Amino acid sequence: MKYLEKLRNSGLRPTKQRLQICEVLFDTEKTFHFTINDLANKIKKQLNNKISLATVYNTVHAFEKKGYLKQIPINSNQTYFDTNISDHHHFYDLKEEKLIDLDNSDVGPINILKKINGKKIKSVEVLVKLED
Amino acid sequence: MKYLEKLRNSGLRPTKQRLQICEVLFDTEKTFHFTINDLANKIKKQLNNKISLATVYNTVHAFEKKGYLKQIPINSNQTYFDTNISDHHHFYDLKEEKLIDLDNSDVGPINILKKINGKKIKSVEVLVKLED
DNA sequence: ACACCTTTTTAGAACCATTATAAAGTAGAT
DNA sequence: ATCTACTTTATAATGGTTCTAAAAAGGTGT
Repeated sequence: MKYLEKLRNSGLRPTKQRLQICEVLFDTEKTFHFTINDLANKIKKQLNNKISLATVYNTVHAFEKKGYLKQIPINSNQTYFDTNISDHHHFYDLKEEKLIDLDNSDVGPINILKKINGKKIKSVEVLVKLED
Repeated sequence: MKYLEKLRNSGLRPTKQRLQICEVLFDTEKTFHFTINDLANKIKKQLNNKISLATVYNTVHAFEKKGYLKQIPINSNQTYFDTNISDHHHFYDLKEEKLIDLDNSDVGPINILKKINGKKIKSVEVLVKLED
């Protein structure tokens, strides 16, 4: 089973439901953005199987904690996740309410000059809002 | 009344409640970050007066739409606003769950190389997550 | 000051994403 | 197969935000 490692590392047993979630999340060329609801619907349609929301929430959060998924910092009523865990950024099209990936190489190097006493930088995320 | 302009521009009449919200938001040297609840509590404590949540929400959103307040893009169960509307960024201390301003001058110039067809850049916001 | 009409405030209900719960089901070890 | 701990599930609870409709306040003309 190709997802065993991700599940094990996240402290999750490989159950049928979790493997199906993995299939939808990770068995694809392209990375994508999603909300919990998006994901639950995708599973239902793509695998013709309903997984309870609680399970989806738990699994997604376990993956997020281990870095197999990333939360996208944006103000919305729903939380957006990204299967693209490489260091990158986002456009947010305000009109269409859609996220677009922005590779690190498409943003000049970012140098944070200010230091905070006793703290390390964990991540630097850029959100570029777009209008017409 | 010193807040007339902000209220007028936001399409709001200068009522007692709205002027009190202005007082707490804008009558201070330092800018600050807040949630709607923070603000309602601050008004209650500072002015010894309770303003209904609905009014606070309406007024804050009207100011935000006109650019007198900024939403801070961050994943949280509550929405964070900033009275600092200058072009700037944020640290987010994950442990303390606290936001810290990061001046534009403390971040090297950011150059977005990728262009999106027919869209203009409205804002570029950087969130720097901090850990111990 | 008064009457009239519009806007605003308010308390509470509604909404909805997320989290908690607890009972039934499943996995893995022995 | 049995036992125990972990999982799934439907459903309830939570909590921030939005909606509602009735009461209050503002603005205007007389």
